Amino acid sequence: MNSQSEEDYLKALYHLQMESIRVTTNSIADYLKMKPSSVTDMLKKLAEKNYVNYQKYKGTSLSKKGKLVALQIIRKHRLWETFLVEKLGFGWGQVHLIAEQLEHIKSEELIEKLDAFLGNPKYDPHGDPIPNEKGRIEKMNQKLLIELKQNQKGIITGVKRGTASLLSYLDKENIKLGDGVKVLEIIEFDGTFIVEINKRKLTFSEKICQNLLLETYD
Amino acid sequence: MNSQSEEDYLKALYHLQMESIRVTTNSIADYLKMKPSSVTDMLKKLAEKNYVNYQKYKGTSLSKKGKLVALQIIRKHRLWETFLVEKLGFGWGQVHLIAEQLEHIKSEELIEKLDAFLGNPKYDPHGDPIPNEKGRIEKMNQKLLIELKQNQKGIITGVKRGTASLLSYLDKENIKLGDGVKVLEIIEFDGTFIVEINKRKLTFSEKICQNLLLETYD
DNA sequence: TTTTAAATTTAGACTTAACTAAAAAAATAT
DNA sequence: ATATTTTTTTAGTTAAGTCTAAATTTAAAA
Repeated sequence: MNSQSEEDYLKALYHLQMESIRVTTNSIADYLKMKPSSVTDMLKKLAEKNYVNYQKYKGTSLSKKGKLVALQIIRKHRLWETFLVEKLGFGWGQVHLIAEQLEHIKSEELIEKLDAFLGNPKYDPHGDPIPNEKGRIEKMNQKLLIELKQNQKGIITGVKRGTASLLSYLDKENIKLGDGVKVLEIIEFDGTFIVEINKRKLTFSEKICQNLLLETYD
Repeated sequence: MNSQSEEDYLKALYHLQMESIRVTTNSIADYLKMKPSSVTDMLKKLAEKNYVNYQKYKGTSLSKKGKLVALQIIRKHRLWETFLVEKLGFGWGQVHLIAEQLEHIKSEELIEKLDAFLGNPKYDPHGDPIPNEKGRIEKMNQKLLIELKQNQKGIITGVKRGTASLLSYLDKENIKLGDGVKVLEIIEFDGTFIVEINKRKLTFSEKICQNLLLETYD
């Protein structure tokens, strides 16, 4: 069983590896708001447990084993975020800190049941993919609505970061994650989109289209 | 902000105070499976924070402030248990350990939204009352179905401890916590109850009636 | 290439919350 | 009332995870 702190480090490593394969001690310290010396200590411990490949002064990378643990925490984080937004009605911006706590709850069964309860979502409210039990991430074809052409279709997966108000607008319009969208027409003059969602015809401003994330199938 | 450990002690104190007002160091140690010396240390710390009235060798009691914190943790515990059983479909016996973790999640808003999502339940799946935000417990009139007479009514609040299979039976019959029950007839010969639930007429064996908890209004 | 600066690690200290062993106080029994 | 047992506290230790300050290694600049 891993401590909360160990899990935080593994998750940080995973996110930082998106940028570059070898992660520096300082970047981890920045990310977690800790001192580099503390990071060194923990990296040694994680190396001992074979979660990371750590070489003095040379940076660190996740091992296969460590990556799996990281992905399982990310899975939990994103499922809980989905729960908070979809079921409890939280706004986008409010959920991160709470999910940061919930992701450390230990129970495989809990997370599988939560997953089922949420309808096995593939993306969280930010449009980030949710890894499966085995840590596999289905890579998606994610686009902004504005990138679509007439007659193309997509499924709403989220909104761009920092646009909580768009989420509440969608909520007010009774539009949910997972709803299908079809572009009926694009008004050249002002970039407005006429779309169909749930058999309703709606008009979206250019600004909305720039912030609405869709999964597409082209 | 209180640590997980502090919260565990306050909760233990609360439960032990049901038995006797002054709680001994050893009883807390037993309850939490810790050594008495560790308990003494923590009691001093909690006394320092004015959560308990602690006097060397004389036992401990919760202060008003400490009791409020304890009740808020119990509120969280019971709301999460309700969630796990009602929404995720966990069996009665499985939820305690998970709720023990979830009760330490820090977010007032989370718990208020969870409460609303669950329909502001008054009792958890074991029939224990859920304190409100201010720590108030509505004392209930709880009875076993077998104690009711013909034509009396009640609301299902839970089942007796150790009867997980009854819960799954109720589940199968599509009977939920909060459903109303009216005793139509009691068969003298074998103690069977004929009851009405959700406009359906059902027959309950004596054994079921001995384990089904109801809130009554007499 | 040598010097300087930045990044990283080491060494030692602190805090929290546990522990063991021994001392002190309270309760019980003779 | 004294001796014995039980309960509780004190004192000192440990482990995890953080920190600061100093030393070391690597990278960058002159």
